[in-house]
Amino acid sequence: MGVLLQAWRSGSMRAASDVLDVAPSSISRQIAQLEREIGATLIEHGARQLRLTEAGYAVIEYYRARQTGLESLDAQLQDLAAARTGNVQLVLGEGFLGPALDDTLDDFMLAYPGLKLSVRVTDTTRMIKLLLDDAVHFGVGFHPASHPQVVSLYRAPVPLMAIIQASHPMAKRDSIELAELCDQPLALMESSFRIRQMLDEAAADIGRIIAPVFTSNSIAMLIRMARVGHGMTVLPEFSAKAPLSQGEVRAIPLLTPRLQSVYVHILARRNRQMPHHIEDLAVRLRKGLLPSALAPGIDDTTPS
Amino acid sequence: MGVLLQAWRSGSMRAASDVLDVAPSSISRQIAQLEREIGATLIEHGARQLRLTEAGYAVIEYYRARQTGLESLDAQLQDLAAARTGNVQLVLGEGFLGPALDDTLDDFMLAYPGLKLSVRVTDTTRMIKLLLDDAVHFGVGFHPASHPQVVSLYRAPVPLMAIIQASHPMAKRDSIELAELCDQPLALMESSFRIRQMLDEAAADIGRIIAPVFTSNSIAMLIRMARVGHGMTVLPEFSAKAPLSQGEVRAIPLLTPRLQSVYVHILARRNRQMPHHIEDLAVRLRKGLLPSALAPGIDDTTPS
DNA sequence: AAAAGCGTTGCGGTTTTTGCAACACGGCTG
DNA sequence: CAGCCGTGTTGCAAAAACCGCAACGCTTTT
Repeated sequence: MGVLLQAWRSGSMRAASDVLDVAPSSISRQIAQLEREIGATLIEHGARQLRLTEAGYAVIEYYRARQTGLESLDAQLQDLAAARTGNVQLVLGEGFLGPALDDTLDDFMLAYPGLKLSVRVTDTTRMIKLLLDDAVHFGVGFHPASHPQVVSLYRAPVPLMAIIQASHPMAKRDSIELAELCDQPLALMESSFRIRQMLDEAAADIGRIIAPVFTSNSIAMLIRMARVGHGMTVLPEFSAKAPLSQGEVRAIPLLTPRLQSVYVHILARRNRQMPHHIEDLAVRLRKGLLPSALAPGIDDTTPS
Repeated sequence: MGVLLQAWRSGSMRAASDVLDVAPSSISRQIAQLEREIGATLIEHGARQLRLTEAGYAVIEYYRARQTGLESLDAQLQDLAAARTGNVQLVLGEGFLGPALDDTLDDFMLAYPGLKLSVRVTDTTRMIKLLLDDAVHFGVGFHPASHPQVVSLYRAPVPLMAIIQASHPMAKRDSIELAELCDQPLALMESSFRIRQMLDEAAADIGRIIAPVFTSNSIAMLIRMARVGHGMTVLPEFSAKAPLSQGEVRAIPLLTPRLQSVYVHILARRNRQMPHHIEDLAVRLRKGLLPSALAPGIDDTTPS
């Protein structure tokens, strides 16, 4: 088709052969084959200057539209390669919402303008499902339930803390035992949250059960309960950063070793290779959210 | 690109190979080459079900648009083949305007709906130029000035008549000599018209000159002059059909042999092959306008 | 009447494409 | 954890498509 257009522009096949730097016979053949495929004559034979039939005009019109479409595709691909467009989908636990995340995402979106970012907040169970369905590029969550197809890109220890009202009798303590915790009124998340699951397991270890007086899937709600003294809650320190800095609540380490070696992971589907910009976002999140992260590496999350 | 789309639809390269009936290796190679040409990975390697990258989606989106465009082209070409669309351009001398032409064109346009028809009315000189420039498919005119590149598809003898007011003293005559004509007041067309040229030549043959009292490029105007008696004019009989049938004027044969053997031609550029529907129009015009036409054949118009 | 330009066609050599088979890798099942 | 099934990939040889060269027929031009 390109040769047809060039032949028409040049006025003759031979002139086109000069421009395209191919033999005239090749041009003649290509046009002849095109005519055979289409089943209609494209050029008016026997005219001193090459003339196109109506069908010929229709063909080159189609071809030119095709070319502009291709140029548009090229531009789109170039944008894609430069990550000036595209989609990044990530999912995280609510505990990670806060200034650190905001700053990281702000910087990222500034570095990659035109890139569409989608952030979803759910509990750990749903996070695994989203990762398995490839509905999301990666997720940030607590020590997730193991799954053979989900791997951890990075991990950082984030000890769980008891979050207590500042005026609470135990607020000045240096540490709290899990057993003591079970005796206190608690405000905890639902059991689809991995933190809650770990608390339940640890309590079962010492023959106790967790019976919170308040349950919610909103971390902000839990912190509020702790702040006004309706019950203590359990969270990583950074999840309650704002009220902590205002002195309204205090964070007391939980002595139980099992709850001290809790890790936060950046999770992805196994063997899924990311575009550069998405990997870059993972690195930024590690630096911003997990400053104490271990050296990057694929740590399988199938211990338990 | 087609294989990429099919692979995506089928979910795997092998399934696509089944559908397309080619070896899986071919599909793998084609996609790999496409990736090499584009410079970006199109499919996410290492996923149980074949997944496309953003670039991959962009490519198949382009391809599908390309396909719909091609379908539209095919439909257009099919219309063209059936002559349901297209252009027909013809040129004719003004003498041919009339009911016969109208009926012919009406039938033709009814037979080929959607076909665009362009009719141009000029004198013989311009008609030749239009034919040479390929600006028109064919023309209908009087015995044209010869040109090596213009040939006659059909021809029909149309004796020239003197058109005279019914009340004129000579109106009852059976014939008129050219010499008599020169003595009468005449209303004739400009000398760019072939009829006028032939009259001038015939007059020169007998040592006379034509000196019309009225000159115009409008045949209707000439007839009107004859009807009201300002002068007689010279035309083929059918050019004055309407006023003749109303009895306002009469047509008297001109005895001069040279003017009795005048032919009307359907003219086209030499070696120009027409689409079927255009040739059909030529045939229809022959039947409608030249009922006494000679058998079709390429008569060269280079006698003199 | 000759010369120049055009498109077309036969033929060889080269490049590209294809299918078959074997291979390497990941995912599922017992 | 091993084994099996399915996947995509790679060598290699055969087939097809393509290209350039040269010659031919045809039309237009001088």
